[in-house]
Amino acid sequence: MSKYRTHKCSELRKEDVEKIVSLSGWINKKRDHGNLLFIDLRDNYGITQCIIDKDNKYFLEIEKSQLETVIKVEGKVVKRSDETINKDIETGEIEVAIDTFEILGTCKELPMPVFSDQEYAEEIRLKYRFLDLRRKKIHENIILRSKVISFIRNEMTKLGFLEFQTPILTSSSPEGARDFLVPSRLNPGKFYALPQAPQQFKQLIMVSGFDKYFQIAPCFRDEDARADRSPGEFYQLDLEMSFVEQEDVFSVVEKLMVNTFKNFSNKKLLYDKFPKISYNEAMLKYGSDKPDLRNPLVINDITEIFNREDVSFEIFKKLVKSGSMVRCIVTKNTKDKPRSFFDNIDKWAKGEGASGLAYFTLGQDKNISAKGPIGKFFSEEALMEIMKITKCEVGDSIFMACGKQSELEKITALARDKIGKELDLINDNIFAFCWIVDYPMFERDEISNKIKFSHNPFSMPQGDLTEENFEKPLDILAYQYDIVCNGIELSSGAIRNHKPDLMYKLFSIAGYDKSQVDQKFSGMINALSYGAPPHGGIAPGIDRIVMLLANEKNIREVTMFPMNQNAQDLMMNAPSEINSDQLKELNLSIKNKN
RNA sequence: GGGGGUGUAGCUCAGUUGGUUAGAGCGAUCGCCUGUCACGCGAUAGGUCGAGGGUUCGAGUCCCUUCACUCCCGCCA
Repeated sequence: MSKYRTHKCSELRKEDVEKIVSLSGWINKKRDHGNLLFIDLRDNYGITQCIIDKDNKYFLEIEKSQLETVIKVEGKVVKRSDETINKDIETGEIEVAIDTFEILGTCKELPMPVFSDQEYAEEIRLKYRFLDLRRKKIHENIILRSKVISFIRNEMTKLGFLEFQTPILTSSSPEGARDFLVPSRLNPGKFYALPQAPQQFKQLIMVSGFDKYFQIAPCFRDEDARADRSPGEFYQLDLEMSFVEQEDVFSVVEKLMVNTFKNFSNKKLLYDKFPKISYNEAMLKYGSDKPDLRNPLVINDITEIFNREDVSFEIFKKLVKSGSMVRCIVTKNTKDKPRSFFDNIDKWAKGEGASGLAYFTLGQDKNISAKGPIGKFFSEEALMEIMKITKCEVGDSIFMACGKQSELEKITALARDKIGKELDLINDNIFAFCWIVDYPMFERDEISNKIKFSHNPFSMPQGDLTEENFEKPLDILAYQYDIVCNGIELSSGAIRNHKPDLMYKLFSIAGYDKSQVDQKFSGMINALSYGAPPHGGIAPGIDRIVMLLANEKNIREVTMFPMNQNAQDLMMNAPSEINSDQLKELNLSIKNKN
């Protein structure tokens, strides 16, 4: 028998009445009636009410114990009278009448309460994370995370994937995010990089003939944080398969996602078979390559309307002549919305840096007409044409934005989200997954005007790649795909390019010559020259999956020991200065700031 | 790097138009209370109003600078 307990704090029931038991845990809450004291004793599993009165020799000691003191109690399980049963806790039909008591761990005055649903400043939560983690909601989130990871690991194993570890100290890669660097003592002046993802290693695993690999892989990127993006480190379900096409990867991941989300959430899946949306279509219809498909609103291009003679909305017409486009969002049956609704959206858009959102509502007396400040600029025929393009009807409203493609995509995507929320169109009780496919292989850097890889340089380009195609690199699509859920990008993946010649060709388009490729990707390119299987994979973000399942908006709520926005660990004081001996050993010197 | 929000007791917050000694709840300490489950009641302690500067007879409140936390943009193949 355990020295500390016969039962956990969630276990005792009325069937256990009369048993002599011992429990250990934290004092969650005390209710002191002077001569009678109730103690809610909490452990990882639950809460049990314990009771002691003044006749017990331990009464005074227990009465003056702080909340969160760790204690062991021994006593008899007692049935509660009907009117004192607490239905809110599992053990609410009984209580433990304390006989003996022992303090296992004392507790100073708390910097923050543990028993409370109140929100606290992030700073104090992170500094005292060990206290924060005792609190119900986040404690459960972290347990959920553990269960999700076990489940995924089990599913992957069942599907025949093998789990391997890959190096944490590796080499810096020229593409992608900023690296975290680690100085090498044995190689003065040289640095390891922490992996941004095990990208090259997982491909090497395929070249090594292991066929199906996965790993719950730590990834390190030195980029600024967001609510859904931890600074520094995060985890991916990294997976790779040999002798597969895009569809083979999709079917594995779809199965895994459907099983995981059905197992850990009561929310419905909007699609069991995830729709595939091309990158270009997503950018037009949703203004984004991570659309929230719970939102029924779509964006339409109505640029051509502003070339018509019978449209006299001169501001837009002028901009369209000089190369701008017009895109719009239709809201169904909003004719009775107050003027303030429309003006607020317009005002909001201006706050987002756009020139605003023009709008009108379609009305009909004898003829169809547009109501609103700019309605008079559109003829009935022009309105009919808009109705045809956008499939809108009388009673609907249309919000329009005008601008260059990229700024237009940005503002319409934000507007789609904003209007969807304003009109309460987003059902929070569903998960809407989709695949975004057919990403372009290359894009033009807006600042340098150079051609660069738009995503992963190791992706396989689509189609028959003749010389002619290489002359129009921006038209080349890749077997590159993302999986998106409720507007959150869960991962991206690709069928890889396993042909060295083609790889050199693609890198040359992005401005790397053969020797640069040989040098930067020596491990990879060399390996691909010794019989590489066609292969592909993907890497869904574990943190974001758990975030969706836990219904949290911030990734720190599903991360046990997160860093703050400035990539500092307030509990461990990382990063910290190091002493001169350490620097000397590493052949480093610190240049003084300013 | 840029923009927004927040910063008052250990914690969560209030604090009016610039005006007396800066308040409440929780927590802490002390006292009372034998059926609570956010137990109740009474008392006490606890404040560099994030920091620095300025305006003013007078600043928690107005202005400037700065710091911290956070959200967003850039960034994140």
